[in-house]
Amino acid sequence: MPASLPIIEPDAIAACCSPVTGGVVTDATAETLARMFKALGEPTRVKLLSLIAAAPEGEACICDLTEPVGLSQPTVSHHMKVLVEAGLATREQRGKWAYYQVVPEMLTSLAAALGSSEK
Amino acid sequence: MPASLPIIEPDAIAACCSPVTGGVVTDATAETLARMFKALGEPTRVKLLSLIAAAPEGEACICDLTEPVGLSQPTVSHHMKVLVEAGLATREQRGKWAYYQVVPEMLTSLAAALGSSEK
DNA sequence: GTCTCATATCGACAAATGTCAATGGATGAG
DNA sequence: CTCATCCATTGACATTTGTCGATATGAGAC
Repeated sequence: MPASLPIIEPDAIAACCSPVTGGVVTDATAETLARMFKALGEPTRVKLLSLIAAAPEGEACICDLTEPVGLSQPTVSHHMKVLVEAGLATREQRGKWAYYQVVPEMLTSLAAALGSSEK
Repeated sequence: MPASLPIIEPDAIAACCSPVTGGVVTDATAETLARMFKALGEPTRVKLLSLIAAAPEGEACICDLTEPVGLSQPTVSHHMKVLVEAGLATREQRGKWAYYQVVPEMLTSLAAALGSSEK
C-alpha cells in the first residue's frame, strides 16, 4: 500500500457507524467497519488479542507473543501493526520493549454495530 | 480451496466461543471467529448485509442487490455465498429467485464474543 | 418440447495477504 | 565506546481474494 491508512480512533465508530442491521449503512461506514472486521479476520490476530487481554496488566510485548502463536517475530510484529492500525490495540514503547494493549471501547463499539438493532 | 469449509451453524458460537477478552481462546475458537470476521471484512459484504436487513420483509434477491453495490451479478452472488458459508446469511430458493436473509442470532453471538467481558 | 429470466459456476487475471530470512534502529548494559 | 536485546522494516515468495466475462444450471412461461 502506497500510504498506510490512518489509524482508526476509538470514538470513530460511535460517531460514524449506524448498526449494520438498522438501515442501510453508508459507504464510509461500511469501509470503516470492514477495516476493523478484516483485522479480526485472521485466527492469529484473534488469538493475539486474546493473549494480550489475558496477560497480566492487560499488556504484552512481542516477545511474550511469538511463542504462544508459534510464528516468527517479524510476523507477530506485522500482525500487531495491523491491529493497531485498525484501532483495536495500542502500542507503547517502554525501554527496549513495546507493550501492546487491547482497546475495549473499540470492541464494544464493534459489538454495538453488530447487535444493536434489537426490537 | 479443495473443499469448501462447512457452513457455520447459528448456535456454533454460543457453544464454542468464549469471549475474546475473557481468557485465551482456543485455536478452534479463534479459527471459527476469524472465519466470520473475515466474511465481514469486505465493505461490499457489510453493505450487502445492511441492504438485506433493511429490505422489505428483511429479504432480498441478487437482482435487488447488484445495482446498489454497483458490482456484477456473479460478484454479488460470490459475496453472498461467502456470507452464507460464514453463517451470517441464509439462502432460500423460491421460484426463479434466491432470497437471502441475515441471521441476527449470528450477529449477536459475534457481538457477545467481542464485548461480553464487562467488569 | 422451446424460450426467457435469475442465479451459480468456471476460468482468468490483478491485487492483497501471510509468512519468513535478512537487515536496520534504537535502547540499555558493560 | 562496544555489545547484546527487542523490535520494525525490507524483500521475496506462495496463497488467497475480489472482480469480471463467458458459460452452465434451473425454474417458470409458453
